[in-house]
Amino acid sequence: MDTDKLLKKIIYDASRKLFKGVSITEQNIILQAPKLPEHGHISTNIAMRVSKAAGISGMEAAGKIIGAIQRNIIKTPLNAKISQICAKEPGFINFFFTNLAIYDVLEDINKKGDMYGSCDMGKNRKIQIEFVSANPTGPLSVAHGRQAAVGDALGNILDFAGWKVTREYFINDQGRQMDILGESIRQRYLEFLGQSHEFPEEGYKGEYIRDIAKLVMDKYSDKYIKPDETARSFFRDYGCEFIMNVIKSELEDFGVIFDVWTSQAKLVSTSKIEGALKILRKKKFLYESEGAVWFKSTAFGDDKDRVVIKSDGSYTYLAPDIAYHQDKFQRKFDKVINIWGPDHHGYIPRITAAVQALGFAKDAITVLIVQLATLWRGTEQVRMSTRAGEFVTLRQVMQDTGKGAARFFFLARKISSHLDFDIELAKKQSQENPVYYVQYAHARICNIIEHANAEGHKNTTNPDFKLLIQQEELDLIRELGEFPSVIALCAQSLEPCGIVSYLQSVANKFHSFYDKHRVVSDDTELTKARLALIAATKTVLSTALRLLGVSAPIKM
RNA sequence: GUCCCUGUAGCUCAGGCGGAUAGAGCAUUUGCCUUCUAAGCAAAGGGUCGCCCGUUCGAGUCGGGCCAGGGACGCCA
Repeated sequence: MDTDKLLKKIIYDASRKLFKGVSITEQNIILQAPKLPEHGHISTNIAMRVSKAAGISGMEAAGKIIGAIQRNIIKTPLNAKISQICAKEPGFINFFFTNLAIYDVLEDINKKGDMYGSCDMGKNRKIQIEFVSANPTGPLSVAHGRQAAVGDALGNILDFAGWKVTREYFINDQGRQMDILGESIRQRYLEFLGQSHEFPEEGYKGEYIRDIAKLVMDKYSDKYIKPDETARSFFRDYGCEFIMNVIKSELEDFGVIFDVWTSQAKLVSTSKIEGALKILRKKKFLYESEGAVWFKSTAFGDDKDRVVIKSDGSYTYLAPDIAYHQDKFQRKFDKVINIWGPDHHGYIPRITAAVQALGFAKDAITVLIVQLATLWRGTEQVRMSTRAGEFVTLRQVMQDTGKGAARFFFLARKISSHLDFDIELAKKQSQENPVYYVQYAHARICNIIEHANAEGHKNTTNPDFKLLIQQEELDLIRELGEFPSVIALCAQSLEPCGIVSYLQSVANKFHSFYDKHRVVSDDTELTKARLALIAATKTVLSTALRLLGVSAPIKM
C-alpha cells in the first residue's frame, strides 16, 4: 500500500537525520502489523535497532524518532490518516490509523476489479515453467497431480505479478523407459494372441498396458506378431502416443493447459545435442575417461563429474537435457523454472552446472522440488508403485474429490513439505473440508447480492465507506488490503500456499462480519456501503481462487 | 557415509528480513437459526515450538552440535 511506503520513507528520513553516525538502510526499517490492538495498526522496531549504536535506551530513541516523525508528517497526506503515534517498551513505535486510511483499500479494489492485487514485479520479462514432464509410461499419479497444481498456480501467480509466462512439458519419448513400455505392450499383445510369452521383469504391469495391447489387436490383428525391430518400434511409438494422449486429457481435465510440448526425440533429430556438447567441449568442460565422455560439473559445485556419452557411444539422460536447457535460453527466456519430484533432487547440481557451463547466469534457472503427496483414505495409507501398476491416478482423485478440492489440497502446503492428502476428507461435503469454507463465503456473498437486488437495492454508485465503522467491517477491510502483499510474497518465494491460508483468513473475517451484521436493511446508505464491502470481498475471493485454479461457486 | 526435506496443540499444518501474551482448521465441550445460505458464528480447554549450546536488548525464527522420521546419492530416465 502507498501509505506503508510513504510512512517507511518518513521513518527512514527521521531516523537518518537523528542518528547520523549509525548506518540505517531502508531495508532495516520493518513495518509490521502487531497482534494486539493496543499496539496500533502498524509498528516499527527501528528505535531498538539504532539505540545501542547511539548509546541510549530503546524508549529514548523511540521518543526522539516520534518527535521527528510528527514534525515531518504534517505536510503529507499521512497526517489525516494517522491518529496517534506512541512508544512502548522496549522501544516499539506504534502507529494508529484513522479509518480514512482503511477505506482506501475499498476504493482501490473498486478501481482495479479483478486486477486488484496484481503488480509489475516481473516487468514483462519472459519466464518459463517446465513441469510435470512425466515419462509417458502410464497415467499421471497423485505426485504428478501435485506438481501440476503447483506449476499451474505458480504460472497464474507469476502472470499476475507481471511476468510473461510460458508453461511447458518436456516429453521423454526416448530411451530405456520407452523400450520397456513398448516391450510390455508387445508381450500383452502376444498374450492375447495365445502365444507363450515372457513378461519382462521390469515391465509395466498396470492394467492399462493390457488395454493398449487389446486396442492394437483389435485394429491390426496379428500384424505385429513377429519379434522384429518393426514390431518393437511400432509398440514403442504406439504406446508413447497413446499414453501421451491420456496424459494430455488428464491435464486438460485438471485445468492445466500447456503452451509448449517439447519432444526429446525431436530434439535429438535436430542435432541440438551435438551442438550443445560442442560448446561444452570448446569451453573445455568435457573430457574422456574410461571410454566415456564426462561433463566437468565439479567446476560448478557438483560433487562429481557426470557421464554424458557412455562407453557404448550412446547418450546418458544428461546429454539431451543439456541441449534442452540450451534450447530454453535460446528461446530468450529471462528466467527458467523447473519443477521436479524429490527423486530428482540429486540432479539439480549437474543441470545448474550445465546451464552455467553453457554461459548462462546461475540464477537464471531455479529448480523447485515438490515433495511427495502421501495418499490416505481416512487413517489408512494408500501404497503405490508405478511398475507394479498399483497406484491411484490423478484422474481417480479428481473423480473422487472434484477438480477444485484436489487442487486446493495440493496447494495447501509448502511445496517443500510432505503432503498428506486424505481422499475421504477432500471428498466430504462437510465443515471438515476447508475448500468449502472458502467457497461458501463466496457463494454467501453472491446470495446476498441477489437478495439485495430482489429487495430493490439497485443503485450502488458512490457508496459512503465512512459508514463502515464496526470492528468486523474494519477487520475485513484490513484483510482485503493485505492481498497485494500476499501476491508479491508468493511470487517472490515461488510458493503458492500463502494464497490458500490467506483465502481462509478472508473467509473467516467475512463469516464473522456476516454473522454479526446484516448487509441488507432499511438503511439504504448503510446497505449500499456494505454491499460495496462484500462486493470487494467477492472480488478478492474469486481472484485468489482463480489463481489457484479453484472454482468460485455462486450457489452451494 | 554424503546431500536434501521435515520435527510447533490430540490430528493436519501456518508462522515475510529475529519483536511485544506462539496461531488456524479439524477433533472435544458449551452457547447461537421467526429476518440476506448453520457447509456459518461465538466461547472454553489443549504447548518443554525434537534436545543442548551459542549469537543479542529480544530466538519457534539465525549459527553450531546432537536425536528422530522421510527421500536422493547409476556409463537408469
